Amino acid sequence: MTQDERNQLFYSIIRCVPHGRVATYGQIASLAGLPKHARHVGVALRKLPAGARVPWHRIVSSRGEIARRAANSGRDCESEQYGLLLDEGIEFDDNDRICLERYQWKPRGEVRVRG
DNA sequence: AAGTTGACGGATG
DNA sequence: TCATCCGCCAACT
Repeated sequence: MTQDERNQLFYSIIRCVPHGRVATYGQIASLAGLPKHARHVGVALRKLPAGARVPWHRIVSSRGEIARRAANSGRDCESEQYGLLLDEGIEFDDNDRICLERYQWKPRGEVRVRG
């Protein structure tokens, strides 16, 4: 499996995360059949071309925090992700964290891949 | 070829 | 709950 194939796999799963819900890096990796590859989900998102139809902002850490290092990829993703999630009706607590119990995506049945 | 790095995660104190 | 420390693994140096 090439790096690009792996990235596409992650992207196709991330595209399944519905509006108003979030998923964690580790969750996406597991759904892809690649547990313990949470970091590579981040790698894939870092390489995501601007304008791709992938809801990258719905991916948060296992603690419900949004990524800060995303600023490395050129633009200020931290505030951008924050705003996009707010637009979807997702609320943050006083520590800028998302309540995963409430907003984490729980896929029903098989996740359709390569759609 | 070997060491470093990273949009991470879980265990531990 | 927060801080730290490891485990992880492929891309990059």
